Amino acid sequence: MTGHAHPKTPGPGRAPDQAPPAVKPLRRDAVRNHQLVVEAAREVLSEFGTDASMELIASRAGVGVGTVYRRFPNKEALVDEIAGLMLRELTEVARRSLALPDGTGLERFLRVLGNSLAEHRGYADKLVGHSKASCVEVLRDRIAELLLQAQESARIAPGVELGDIMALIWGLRGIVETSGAVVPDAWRRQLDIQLAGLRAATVPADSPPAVTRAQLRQIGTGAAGTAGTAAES
Amino acid sequence: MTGHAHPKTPGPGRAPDQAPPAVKPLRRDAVRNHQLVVEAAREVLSEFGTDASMELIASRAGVGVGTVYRRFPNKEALVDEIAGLMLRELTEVARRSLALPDGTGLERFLRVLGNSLAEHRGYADKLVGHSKASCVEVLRDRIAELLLQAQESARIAPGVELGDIMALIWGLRGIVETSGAVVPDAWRRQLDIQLAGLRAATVPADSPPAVTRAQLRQIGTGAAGTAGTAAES
DNA sequence: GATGAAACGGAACGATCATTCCGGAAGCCA
DNA sequence: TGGCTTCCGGAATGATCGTTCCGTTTCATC
Repeated sequence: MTGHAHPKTPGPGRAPDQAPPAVKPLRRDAVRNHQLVVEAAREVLSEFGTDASMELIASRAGVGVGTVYRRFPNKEALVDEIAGLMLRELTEVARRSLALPDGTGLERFLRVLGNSLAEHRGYADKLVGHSKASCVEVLRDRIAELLLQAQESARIAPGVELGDIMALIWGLRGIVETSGAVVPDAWRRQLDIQLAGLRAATVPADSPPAVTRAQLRQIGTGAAGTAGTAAES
Repeated sequence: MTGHAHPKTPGPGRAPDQAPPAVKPLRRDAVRNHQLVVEAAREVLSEFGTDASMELIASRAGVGVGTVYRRFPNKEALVDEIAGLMLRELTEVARRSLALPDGTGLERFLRVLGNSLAEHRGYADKLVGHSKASCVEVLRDRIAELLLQAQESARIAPGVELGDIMALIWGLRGIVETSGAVVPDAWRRQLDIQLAGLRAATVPADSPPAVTRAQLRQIGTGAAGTAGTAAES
């Protein structure tokens, strides 16, 4: 179903030639358990964060730890898979939002994103720095498009850059992380306020420049580099 | 120096009567080591977060682990002490900011706060939920005063509430946590943008209400309650 | 149904830490 | 300086957790 782990789970129907690797299809129980593990991991990680033990995830799935490790080489890979799920969902949401009229796509996307952050609060920080950097890049590009649309429709002021939207998102995550257990919806009002602000307000002239795309890429690479290199838009 | 651990470190001069508990003053080497431990803990926790081991802190202080445990009952207490230090500094900054003219105190405070969050990124999340709830409360009150001043000087729109400023702060922390290693100053631009937004923008009418004081108290109590009780300003 | 391959479960292993303990060193007071 | 107290260092302890291993079970195929 998710298709990211070691042995691929090929769709039932595929031309009987194709890929040289020719991985055998998983046994029926194996697919079922894989599914169960992914679902359990999603729940557990959402609720307890990435500190939750593998045993907890396994037991929630009604499965032994060994079974989890048969499908995922280690905990990091499992978490990465779950984060990847969220990433794909968000990318899809962004794609659909691009079709919304009047440049409202960005707002719509950010609202869905907020919900998602709140729901998956436990591992939301694993989105940035996901192993598939290209997926993150795609999402970024979509957000950049949404921003452009919003600016063309005058729903966001001209001076605002992609880095600002990303920072807004990081901020939403911070809000959710701090207040999520008590006021799960606190982020909504904050998002409303910020969107209202971004529509009219001009970025103060003496502010530092926005985070560049290069820096965005660097974040999540784990690189703690202090040197910004190239100048970008 | 810090006066929060098990045996108090009384200031050198005190009236030779006073408190019944009559704690003996610490030995000279003990005070020195206490100091070293606190400094080391601050550095290490800032850099590596609260996952840093006690051994690392001890060795950074040039001291054995046992020595750390003589002054602090456990790791939590040590972290709490360090967070308390930051809390007191911020409270002092807020107090002084109250004296600034034209309602600029809040902005000033938030800027200093941002610096502090960035510098102590590793344990900034331990501010909320500090053991001394009253200290947190005091800081909140100061911030509320600063907000009031700012609103009287028309530097912040009327509809903005304390909960909004707190959420802004949680957001700043989120930004710092995500981007801090690569772009330590990313929070500045975001703060500028948000302040500009808060000055003019009105809170959208259909937004959920701001986080209440009761909820603010609840956050950090570790209570994951979903029920909001009383209605407040 | 029989048989070989794949998958399962969960006990066992090893590493990492927080925390404890105690023999020895260092301050304090007379 | 001597004696007593406090403190120090760091090895040892115990718990948690990620990961591995292997005897057993379940599936797919014939």
